[in-house]
Amino acid sequence: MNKRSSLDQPLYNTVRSLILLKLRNGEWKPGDKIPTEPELAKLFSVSVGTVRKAVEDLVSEQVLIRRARIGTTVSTHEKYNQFSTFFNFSNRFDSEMLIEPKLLSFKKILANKEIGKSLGVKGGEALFVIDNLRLIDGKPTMFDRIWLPQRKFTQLTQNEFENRKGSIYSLYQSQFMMTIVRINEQVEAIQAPEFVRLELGLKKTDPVLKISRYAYTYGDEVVEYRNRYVNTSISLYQNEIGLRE
Amino acid sequence: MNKRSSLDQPLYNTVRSLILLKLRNGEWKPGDKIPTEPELAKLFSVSVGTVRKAVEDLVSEQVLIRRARIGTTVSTHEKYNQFSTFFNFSNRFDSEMLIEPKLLSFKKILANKEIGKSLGVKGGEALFVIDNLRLIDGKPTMFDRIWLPQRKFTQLTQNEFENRKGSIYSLYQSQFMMTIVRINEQVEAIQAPEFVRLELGLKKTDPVLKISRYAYTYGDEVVEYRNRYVNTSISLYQNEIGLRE
DNA sequence: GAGTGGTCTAGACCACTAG
DNA sequence: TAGTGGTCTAGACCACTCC
Repeated sequence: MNKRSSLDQPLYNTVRSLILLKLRNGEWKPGDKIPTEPELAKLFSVSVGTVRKAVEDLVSEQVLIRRARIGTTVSTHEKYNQFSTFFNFSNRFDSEMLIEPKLLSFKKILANKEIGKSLGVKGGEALFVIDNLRLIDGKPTMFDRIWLPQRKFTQLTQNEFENRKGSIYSLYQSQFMMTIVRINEQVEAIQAPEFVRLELGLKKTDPVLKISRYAYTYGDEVVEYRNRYVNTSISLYQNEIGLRE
Repeated sequence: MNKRSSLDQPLYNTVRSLILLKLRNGEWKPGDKIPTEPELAKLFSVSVGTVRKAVEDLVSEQVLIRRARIGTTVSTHEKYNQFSTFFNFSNRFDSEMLIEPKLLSFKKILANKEIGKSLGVKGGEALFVIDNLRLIDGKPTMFDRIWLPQRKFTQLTQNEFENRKGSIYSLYQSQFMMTIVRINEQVEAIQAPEFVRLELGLKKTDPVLKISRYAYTYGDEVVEYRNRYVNTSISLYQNEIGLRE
């Protein structure tokens, strides 16, 4: 392939899409080593430079991991990898935090109109609702209420959720082939609702951070919706934008 | 330059630093067109490909703007450019917002220990403290208290601040050669302090979002510290992380 | 028509890992 | 020692802008 016709998208975007397709299909699975760059170039009939551009983009999007002299692998949600990017909290002393999860409840419900809209499912469809508490350095700090479409997580059990190894997104990935690749959050300050107050040990007028998060897998498909309530006198939400020199 | 000695940093990082140096020195100013890629290649004695890599990095960091067939220019904080990246608020309907600033007070003070530490200056050094309100769609929504080291903003007057064209960062840039290239924020939920309550029209127990922001220029130098208080029943803080397909 | 950044190719050497 | 991604070069054509 020596040229491209005008009005086409760049060739490396096509290559990028082809790689994403293989990931979506499960042809290359999380943790797998994908073919080397010369192999990919041959496979897609483009030059190595073009493959490299496509892979670079996917690396910067944290879908792939490139390691010199070892190879390129598909990202997983296992501990210690870059998917902790999705957890941007720190304590007030910039020190390490001990985080312990505690499952509060695990139920099946039918979607009402509002939640259905958030998850892109019809009202009346079956959902899981999971209440999950996190203790930071021993103190109950973060309350998560998570909604999942049952259709995408068939056979998920309370036991499986509670006794997962690693993060929640790691569970989605290893058991349901659902890799979370993007999140979108809206942050606001509210007075803690009662069900949160009780768990976090707060008074009626105490403010909490409320984070409404949509989590997406490949193809911009919403997989999870969650409301997170945080006692920010213990743990702060961090954000950084711009140049790092 | 055909090879690089081992243990060196990559050549394109060197080129990137050389470009940043010219920006820091003011040799290329915000809004300027910088030399073309072949010219840069000649200037730094590297190949065009290496220059392109360095420029690509600076573009993704929003320091430079590349436009095909026109040239590469230095970012400015003017309206409508990408530095609105630093303003991640939306209203609750995802519609356009009308934002009007209103200066509340403009004072000179001496740094106490705490603020001094935040700004990297000694206690007792002269600072500006500026209280600035923002009305969104006519409603007072956002209260900013801004600290600036007077040393870096000599001759800044209330009149100049109040009658600036464009954003505050645009003022820093055009009048003081201070380009903000990175911000770091800590977000928490608190009960509005009285001076905020009065301006935002809130009750004593109403929660607000508090955002503590450090703003940096080239060389990782803190230029501004501000505390922002937001009534999130009007305007939400947005954040997005990960893959965009 | 000259010049620009956008895209793409082809091929080189490097440092290091794995076997 | 073979193979990998990391880096770097040289040069090509493209679509479009500006003069």
